[in-house]
Amino acid sequence: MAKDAQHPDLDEVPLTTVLAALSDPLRLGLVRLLSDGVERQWGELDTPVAKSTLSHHLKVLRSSGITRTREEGTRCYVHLRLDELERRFPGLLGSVLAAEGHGATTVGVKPQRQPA
Amino acid sequence: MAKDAQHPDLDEVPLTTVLAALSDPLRLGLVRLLSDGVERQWGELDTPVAKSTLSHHLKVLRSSGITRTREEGTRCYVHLRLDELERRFPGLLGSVLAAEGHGATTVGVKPQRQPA
DNA sequence: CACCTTATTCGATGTTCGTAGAACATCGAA
DNA sequence: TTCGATGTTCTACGAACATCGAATAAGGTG
Repeated sequence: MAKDAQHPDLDEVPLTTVLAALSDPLRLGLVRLLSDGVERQWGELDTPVAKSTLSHHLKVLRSSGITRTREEGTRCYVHLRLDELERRFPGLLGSVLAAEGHGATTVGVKPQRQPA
Repeated sequence: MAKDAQHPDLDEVPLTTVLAALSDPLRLGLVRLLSDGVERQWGELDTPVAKSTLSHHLKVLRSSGITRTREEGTRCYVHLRLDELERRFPGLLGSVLAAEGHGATTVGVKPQRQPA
C-alpha cells in the first residue's frame, strides 16, 4: 500500500461503508480470520483469489476503517482495528462474527517462511 | 410484490446477504424507520426516489429476509422481522441502529389518506 | 549490481447495482 | 365498466465493483 496508506478516522466512516465492506464473502472471511486480533502478513492469507484481487480487497477493508496496515520492509501486516471499531460501532463486530451460516469465504493461514 | 412474495427462511439467509441489504443508504433508512416495529404502508414511505426504485429496494429487503410484506387489497404493508432477525443474528440490528453517523437516507412518513 | 520476493497499480473485461420511465396488473369506488 | 390509486415488471443505462494478468516499484539478499 505504502504511499496512500490512508487509514480513515473511524468517526468519519459511515455505517453503510462498513456494512458494504463486510458484505463481501472474501472480506468477511478475512475479518473472521483476523478477529483473533493477531497481526498477519499478506502472504499468510490463504485465499482463492489472485494476488492483485487480494490487494484490492485489503484496500477496501483499510479504506473503510476496518483494518490497519503496517509495512515493514517489503512485508505488510494487517490487523483489525478491534478497539476502535468497538467504540464506534458497539457490538457490531461481535454480532457479525457470532453469526453462523455467514456466507463468508473461508480464509486459511498459509505456513509462512519464517524470516528467521 | 404479489405473486412471488418470497419471504426466505432466515436460517437460509447468509449474513453477507443481510449486510449487503443494509449497506445501501436508502434501505438502511427504511430499516431505521421501521425499527419501531410499526407496520407501514408503501405510500407512507417518504423517500427521494421513484416509485419503481422504492419497489426495488423493498424487494431487496424482503428477499434478504429483513422485512415482511403483507398485502391487503391493492395496498401493501411492510414491517421488520424483528424477532426473527434477533434470533438469527443476535444483536446485529441493535448495533446497526445504534450507530450514529450512519450514512442512511432519512426516510420520513407521509401523512397518508386514511382509508376512513 | 543482479535477482528474488512482496505488494501495488494499471488496463481490460464482465458483472452487479441503483436508478428511472413506461407499460402492465389489481383492486376498490363511482 | 370506467377511473384512480397502488405496486410490479420490463427495459435501459451509467456507475461501481470483482477479477485477472502484466507491468511496476521497493526491499532484501547474494
